[in-house]
Amino acid sequence: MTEIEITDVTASCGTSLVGEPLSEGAAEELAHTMKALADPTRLRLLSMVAASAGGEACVCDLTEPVGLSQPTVSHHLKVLTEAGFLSRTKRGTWAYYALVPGALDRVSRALGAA
Amino acid sequence: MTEIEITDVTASCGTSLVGEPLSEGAAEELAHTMKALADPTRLRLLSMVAASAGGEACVCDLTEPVGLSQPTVSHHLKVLTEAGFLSRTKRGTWAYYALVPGALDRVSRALGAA
DNA sequence: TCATGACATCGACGATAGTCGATATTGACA
DNA sequence: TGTCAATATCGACTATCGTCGATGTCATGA
Repeated sequence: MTEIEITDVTASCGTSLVGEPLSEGAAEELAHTMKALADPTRLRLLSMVAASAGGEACVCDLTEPVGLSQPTVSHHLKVLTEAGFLSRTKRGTWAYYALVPGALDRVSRALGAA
Repeated sequence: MTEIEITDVTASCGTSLVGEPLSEGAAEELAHTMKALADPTRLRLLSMVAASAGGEACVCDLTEPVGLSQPTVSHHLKVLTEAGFLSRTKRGTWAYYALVPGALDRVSRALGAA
């Protein structure tokens, strides 16, 4: 296991791009968070989870629509989870992913939105 | 010159992550925009430009603070400019970069912020 | 207990991105 | 015209990322 560092999106709470110059550390954290969103597949997965009935979806529901292999989808969901955008709940054999409330809003605010 | 494609941030206006599932094209565009922000150096450059007197800064002002070579800084500024976050104005030998008003806000809204 | 199905992890590969030094370009000025 | 300074572009190298097939893990159910 290689150092799971959950640079949670909550870490970038309070920092704002347009206020004063970002410190090296704050920039690193925010960039790490943004990197999780800087992939078309992950953006689609995120929106598909958000649009799912009950606000959650399992891997098997997402694999076919995005047209990628199961390991790849599982990898992307892990990235989104470690970045603090998704939560994972295991019920039986299935793993259900759901949006973490407020996670995207925190990024919005970090970008300097009013 | 290799295909300058200015996937301007204005392109992702109107699309929202949390509404309905993102189309493949919309996800690609938004990811391209986010990718420009998913680098610590570029985030620092963006915030430094925003915090500069007069709202603009030249390359020579930014090179030393970020601790990277001039070509590298120039490269990052180009990425930010092509993504629609910065504007470039050349006066004499100097190139002044400034924030494009509303560019960051559009990304905020695309993320689903109210 | 064994087989099956859902998901995670591993190892590898090609593609892309960040960085640099060297060089080209352009404007200012003597 | 020639030199100098600020910036952009080029080519190369390294690191990281997205993707896959193969395999491991674990819960279900016959």
